[in-house]
Parts: sequence; structure tokens; C-alpha cells
Amino acid sequence: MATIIDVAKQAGVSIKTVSRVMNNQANVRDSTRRRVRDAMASLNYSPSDAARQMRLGKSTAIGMLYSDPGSSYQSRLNQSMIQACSDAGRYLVVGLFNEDDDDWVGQLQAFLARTKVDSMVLVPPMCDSENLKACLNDASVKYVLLSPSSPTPGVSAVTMDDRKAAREMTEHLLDYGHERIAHIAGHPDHVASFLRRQGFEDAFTERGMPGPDSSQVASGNFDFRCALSAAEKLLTSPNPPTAIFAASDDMAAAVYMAAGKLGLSIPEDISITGFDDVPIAQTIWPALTTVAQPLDNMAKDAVRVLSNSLAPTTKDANSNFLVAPHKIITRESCGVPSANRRG
Amino acid sequence: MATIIDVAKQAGVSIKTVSRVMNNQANVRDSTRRRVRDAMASLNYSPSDAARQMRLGKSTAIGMLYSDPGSSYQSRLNQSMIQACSDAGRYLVVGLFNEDDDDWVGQLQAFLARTKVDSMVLVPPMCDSENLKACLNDASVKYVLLSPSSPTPGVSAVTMDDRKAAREMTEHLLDYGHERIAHIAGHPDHVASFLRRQGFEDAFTERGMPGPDSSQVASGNFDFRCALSAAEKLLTSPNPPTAIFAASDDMAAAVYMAAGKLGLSIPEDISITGFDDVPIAQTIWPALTTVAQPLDNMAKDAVRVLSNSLAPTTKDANSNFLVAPHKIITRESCGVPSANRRG
DNA sequence: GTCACAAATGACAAGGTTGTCTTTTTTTGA
DNA sequence: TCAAAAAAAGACAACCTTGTCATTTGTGAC
Repeated sequence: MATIIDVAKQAGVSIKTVSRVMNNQANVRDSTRRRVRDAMASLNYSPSDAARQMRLGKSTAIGMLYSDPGSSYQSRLNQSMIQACSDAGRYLVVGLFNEDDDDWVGQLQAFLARTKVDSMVLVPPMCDSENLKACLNDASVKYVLLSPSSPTPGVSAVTMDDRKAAREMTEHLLDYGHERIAHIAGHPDHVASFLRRQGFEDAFTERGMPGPDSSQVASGNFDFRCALSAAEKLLTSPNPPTAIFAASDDMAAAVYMAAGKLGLSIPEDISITGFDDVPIAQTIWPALTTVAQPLDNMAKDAVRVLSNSLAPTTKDANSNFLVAPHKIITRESCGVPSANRRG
Repeated sequence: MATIIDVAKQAGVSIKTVSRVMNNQANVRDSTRRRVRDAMASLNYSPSDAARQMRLGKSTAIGMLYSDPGSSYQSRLNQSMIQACSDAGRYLVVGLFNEDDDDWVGQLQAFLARTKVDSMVLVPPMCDSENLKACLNDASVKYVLLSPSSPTPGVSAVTMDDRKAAREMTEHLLDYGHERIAHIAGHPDHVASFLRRQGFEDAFTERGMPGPDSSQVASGNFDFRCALSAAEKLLTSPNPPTAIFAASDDMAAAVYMAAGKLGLSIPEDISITGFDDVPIAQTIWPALTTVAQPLDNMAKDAVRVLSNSLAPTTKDANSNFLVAPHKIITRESCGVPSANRRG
């Protein structure tokens, strides 16, 4: 393994100059800079994480705290983050976060002290805690927010356009000819629930159709059981919907169960769509049409921001939102509304 | 943060002696050892990972490579490992492993070089590769095998008793009065598939019953689609089973779908059990009776072994298998065989 | 051509740990 | 009791990087 000394020798400069080049510091002649860069490349040099960590008291790892580690969403995100870190030559240290423990700041501090990570990605619901953000500022740990409820001035955030995605998903159903479409919304505390519901309504407004009345929107709390009973109520109502758009795949799976219980077949009797594209979407049958969250891209952007390869735009508070493009995944859970149920 | 120098001062010894005590080296008087230990405790000292890493060229992190990161099993294992590491004051570095890339050793070496982990847990299928194990030996990286196919002399392994668990799961079905029980086996390359099938047959043998004929055992490859068609074939056969034991929860979910398609209700018409206890077991309805793999305990044992708190028993090659106790999780997917289907 | 000043570069220490080698202390055997 | 050997403890360097401060080189004005 080449060290900074080898590079210095090869370039004919002092180690300090090499260090300056590495860290993009000022006061280095362009010609010198080039010479050092060449030497680094030819020796295939990469700086020692340990030495840096010792000098600076920080590691170059990226930290991430989970709060709901069982969820498929977290699992997918985790995978995307590992991949993104790996691609960027960094690595990920994950920790468990206990939402029920009141001492959020204490938990974060313990994690920082133990891992010495120099940067973090903050996922929901931690990304909305002012205390946590203040704590990171104090510790001068760089951070990115992932899908936060609202922008924080001067802090970069990566996210997707929940509202637009929900609108597109609804339009997909509308395109099939569905008119009575119900929505099972997520947990009221999550901004995503609100945005997805808005997108759902946008689709009707845009086409000049009367919006769905409130009886067609049920709360599912992002919870299977809750969504199950909501779906049963919806499907057994006097004028049942011909399509149901659930705000998460897990809740969509619950709609499948409800439909199964009532002897309705998918997509002949009822069309169903979800949101997230977690593994269950492909496990259930027929496979679920859903919105794929661009977690790979979001993770890549997050790592880029933390590695300074992507400068946060600083024009205004909103502009350092990086919005990754989503995708509608069309599978087999949607069809035209059946005549016998529309009458 | 206290350093080794502070401890040395407080104990009235040289830093080297403190180092000796920390690393359990010889040539330290018991009285001195005690004095140093007290000083460490009173100063709440913990050694700097970075300094160690610099001196030794290794970090104290535990590494783990995923190959099938989407799977619920890996996700649960990951969670258990994070928790176990956290409890032991260590941390986990996870990486992606590409099974399809032929250069397994190269991938491992790259991971070791980048992360400098001093120990690893090897999960299936990597834990069965002699090349990988040789590579770790060469690099003198400590490692534990998690659920390997066969023991490796001198190497600790943590595992569960697949065969016994499968027997118990089958007995559970037998206890309900089922006589025609089918089994959907896993991928033939996995030893777990073989052991679970053996356990399935053990249950019959032990009760002096005729073993199930081969038409009652189908191969599901641990794959949803594959299990789906196997289940359909089984359930539409002339003398269909009254219960199906699938070798994984995902495959059990496929059985649910097959039953739904055929208008069979669970557990009235057909009893179903799974294996693994991954999230889907509780998501599907009715909730699945299954075997809970003791991943928390296995992870804890693995970390203990790697931290030397648990010496591998070295009496013989088989005895350094740590077998963690499993549990049968009884939910709502089993019932007595229905009369109308038995005649 | 000289001086003042700025820009570029370098020498050196520090950070916390462990290996090597040396010194001190204790034990053993006569 | 003393020498010799063994055990215990210590001094110091090395690991690789970056911050501080000193030195050299270059620039522009007189």
C-alpha cells in the first residue's frame, strides 16, 4: 500500500503539499497540483482511513440509524445505501434507533461517539427532529435528509415527488376507465400520506372530474390490520369502488386479503395499486402494480452530497432538494372495471 | 476521552503494561493487572479503534457480506447482527457480494482491504466455500460460519437444528389429526432443504406411521413461482393433502395463493405451515404458523465467538457448532382436517 | 536592482496504540 | 549469601495523516 510519503517522493514535493492537493486546499501551483495528482494515480494511492481518523478524530464512514428495522422499506433503503457507499469507496455503519426512548439526542451522541462517522443520512422520522439536526450541527457532522417532511435551510435533502407519483398512479387507474376509485391513506403523521392523498385528488381535478367524496378515502395508518378493515368496509359499502389505490404495498396486500375473503378476483372484480415496490409486491399474486421509489438514485445522491461531489445548491432554502425520478411499475393487478359491479 | 496514557498514570505503570493487560498478554503480575484494570474502569477507558487500526492495519469492526440482499431472511439477520454488535460495543460493516461474479476470493479480498475488518461472519452460501475460508485464514481474519452445510475443523459455527425443527413442525400437524401431509422442499443445493425434509419424514417414522410417499414431496426451490405451481399440482391431485408444510414462509405464501385460487379456505379446508418467520408470515391472512429461526441468539453467539468471550470448544470438529434453540410460532393457519376433504 | 509583500512550499509535532529491545526486579539453586 | 536465570516492566519508535508555523520563492513598485 502506497502512503503519502511515497507520493511526495515520486512527485518531488513535501508530504504537506500532497495533503493540500488531496484536500483541495489553496496555495498550490497548478503545475505542482498536476504533478501530485499524477503521482497519486501512478501509485494507485488511497489515503489511510485510520490515520485520518486518528488525526481528525473522525472516520470517513457514513452513518445511518434505523428505527423500524423490520420494514421492507428500510431493508431496501439499506441495500441501496450499501451499494451507493460501496460505489463511492466509502462504507456504511448502521445502528438501531429506539423511537420510544425519549432521549433521542443521547442516542445519536452515543452512536457518533462510538462510530466516529463524519457524516450521516437521516431517515424518517429522525430527519424531522430539530434536536437531532442541532446535535449534528454541534458535532459538525455533515448530514443529508432523506424524505424529510419539510426543507431545512442550508441542509441538503434527497427525496421523491410523492404527490406527482400518486397522481400518475391514479391516472393509470383512470385510464383503465375506473370512476369509483378509493384511496387507503397512510399514517396521518407522515407527510408522505398527505402528499399521496393530494396527488390522488389532483388526478381527478386535472381531468375536470368531480373529486372522490370523503367516503372513498380511508385511513390505513401504513398498517396491515388497519388497512384490512378499511378495505373490507370500502368493499362492502353500498356503492363499492372498482379500484383501490393503497398508499403502501403492505396495505395493498391487505386489500388483496380483503378481496379474497369476499370472493372478489383481481383484477377482474377489483383493481388494486400500491406504493413503494417492496418485495411483497412481487410475492403476492397477481403481482402488484405500484410506484417504485427511486431509492437507488436517492442513496447515490445522498452519498454524493456527503462526499462533496455534489454541491448543495444554495440559492434558496428549497433548491437543495434533490428530487429523484420515480417509476410506475405495471404488473397484473389492474384491469378495466367489470360491468357487473358498476351497475 | 481517556487514553492509554491516562490509565498508565493512574495505575502508576508504563503504557506498555496497560497494553499488555488489555491484550491479555503474559508477564504481568496479578497485582499489577488488577491495578490497571481498576484504573481502566475508573477512567471509563476504551481503546481508540483508529490508533489500533493504524498500528495493526486492522479495524475492530465485524464484516458481513450479503449475497441476496432483497430477501427477508437477510434483512432479519442483518438486524440481529446490528443489535448483537451494538450490545457488544462493536460495529458492523456490511457489503454486497455478487454470487454471479466468479472471482469470489477477489471480492472478499477487496472487502477486507477496504474495510480492514478484523473478523467476519460468513453466511450461506459463502460459508461453504473452501476458497473463501482459505482466503480468510491467509489474511488471518477471524471468522464464524453461520448455518454452514458441514462443520469445518477448528472453525466455530452457529446454527440451528433444522431437522429437529422440521420434525416438530410436522408433529404439530400430526397432532391436529392430519394424515395426508405434503411437503414443499427448498432448493436442492441447500443443505437446509435436505435437513428439513428429513425432519418431515422423521416425524412419521417416530410415530410408527408409514412415511409420506414421494408424490407428497414437491420441490419449490425456495421460490414463490415454483412453489405456487407445486402447490397447485398437489392440491388438484386425486387424493389431495389436508395440510402442506412449506420449507420457507415465502413458499407458504405461495400455497396461500394456490388455495385462494382453488377456493379453499385456510385453515378449514387446508392447513399450512412455513419455516423462517419472516415478516410475510404476519402480513398474510390468516397469519402463518411457522418456525422462528433464532437469529437473535445466533447473531449474539457469533459476535461472542469473534470477541473471544466464547471460546470455541476444540474437543472435536463437530463440537464447535453452537446450536441455538428454535421456536414453533403458532398462529392461525392450522386446524383439524375437514371431513369433506378426507373421504 | 532592491525592498516589501504575497504566495507557495516545507519541517515538524501530534494523535493513541503495539512491537522490539533494554532495563529492572524477582526467583532459583548452590 | 551470591550469581545466574527468568520474569516483569519500561523506553522508544513506528504507523500515516493534517495543523501550525517557518521558510523559500515569486511579484510588483520604486
